[in-house]
Amino acid sequence: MKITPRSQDFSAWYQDIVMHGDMAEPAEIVKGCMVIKANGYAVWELLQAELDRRFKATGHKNVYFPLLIPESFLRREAEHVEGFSPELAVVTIAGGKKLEEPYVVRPTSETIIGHFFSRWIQSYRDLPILLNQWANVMRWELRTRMFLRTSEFLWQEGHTAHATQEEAREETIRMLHVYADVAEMAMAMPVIRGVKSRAEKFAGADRSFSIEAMMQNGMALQAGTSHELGQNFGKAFNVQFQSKEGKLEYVWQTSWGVSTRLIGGLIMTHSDDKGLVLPPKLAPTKVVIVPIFRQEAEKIKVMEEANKLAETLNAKGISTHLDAREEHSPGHKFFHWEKLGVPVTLELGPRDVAAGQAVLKRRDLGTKETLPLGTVADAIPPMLENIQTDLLAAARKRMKDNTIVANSLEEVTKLFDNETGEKSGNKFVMVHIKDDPACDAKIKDLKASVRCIPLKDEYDGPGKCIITGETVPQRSVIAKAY
RNA sequence: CGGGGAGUGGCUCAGCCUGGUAGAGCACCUGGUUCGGGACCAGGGGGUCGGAGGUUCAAAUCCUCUCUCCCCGACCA
Repeated sequence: MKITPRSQDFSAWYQDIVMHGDMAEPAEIVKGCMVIKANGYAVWELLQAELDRRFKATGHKNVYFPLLIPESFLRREAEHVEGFSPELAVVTIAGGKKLEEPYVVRPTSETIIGHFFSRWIQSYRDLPILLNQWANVMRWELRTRMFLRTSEFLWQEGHTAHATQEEAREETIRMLHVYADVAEMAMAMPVIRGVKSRAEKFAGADRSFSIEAMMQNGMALQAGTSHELGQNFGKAFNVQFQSKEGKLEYVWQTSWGVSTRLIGGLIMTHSDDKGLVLPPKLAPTKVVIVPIFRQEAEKIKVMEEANKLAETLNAKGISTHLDAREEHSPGHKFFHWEKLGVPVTLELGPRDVAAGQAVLKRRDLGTKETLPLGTVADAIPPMLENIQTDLLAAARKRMKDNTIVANSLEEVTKLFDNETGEKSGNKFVMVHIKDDPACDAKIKDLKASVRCIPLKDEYDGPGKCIITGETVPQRSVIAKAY
């Protein structure tokens, strides 16, 4: 199966990489929902492990809440229900009978968790509560896209309750940084950390933060969000506690989540026209050994060395697969593993065994290196390290090269002109713009959006809003987004 | 919901304009030769052509209706 070149049609390229081919590829889609296949799910599991480790390290506990939420719960928070009702899937019949009160399939769990928080929290001594849930959620979107927006998706949602606003704010930012760390260190996907504009924030939050990544076509991907919920859900669900001073107060809450969308981001950040490219830290198989032989005598020698290598590498904790299939030629195997994004391929043939060497090939650069057999096991870990850091560096460079500054609406309009659309270079555009839904709307007219106001201003500080002319403290990122 | 496109073997698609016994490549099964970048030869299995109705001696092909999926927008993570 040939993969459409990125330069020709980015959507088709992405889809080819995600869904076509054999059983081992990431996923396919049916009725807006996804079947995540073995290779894709293995990546998700590694990603989960990276995240989960950090959640535990920051004191969070994993829990599980019900899939079905009484519809009335959603209505308790006005802004929340308004934000989510268009995309709810509702259960009205169960056990063959029409239900007194319908259930919604959770689009997110703030409400049901709010309900339980109110039962669990009485005293300041019960706080903070730091929970995380790994679950599936459902949002009936009008248009779905593999991994990026499916009706059902897998995610992780953190929910915390605190005694003070300050503490809740710290938590929100802490988790944003955890996401950024996973994105950059594990996924090798650089992100911009920032505050969402009021127009773009989560329905029911006081403030939302996000990490924004840039895909290879220059479009933005919101890769994770962390919300400062204030006392909105506390009030809606009557989550009160008695403070040290004996006063009854509402809790301050946060929620934060990342989803299988990250896998879409991973694919669109690194992959090339030959297929998937996985950063070593998220590659289920880090090394594939492709043995080459003709006669039985060669086979015995080659396989002996190949097995030894595989054992040594696996013993070192480097997940290595020896592709011993005899029904396929070596060439076929090279293409196969290249398509699946395995970081390092190790070729081992009679010539190599005779010379006491092996050929290592990097998936990202395509470079080959011949090494003495005895040094291979030691050479691979640094090679994987290099691939990881090179991927991040390349992605960083791409983001930098495609981020520009603009100072007027005319300039911005030109930049997001349809003519130059998805296929030929979208950019992150840094502009001064007031955090006002009316200003956001002007950008929306250009089929772009305000992605975030970066936490770190790497530009020129205050300036005049390109819409209203009022002075705003710093530039925001605007871009076309998935 | 608006605009485009497509439904034919497991996958990708040709055939339709101009009606006449359903095809190719890949995948699969058997045997043999191969194997340093997608091997080859020979044989074989598998499809009521999305559905319904109509025209016709005859429909994958023409007509009407209908369903579904994909892409581009609006909504959104």
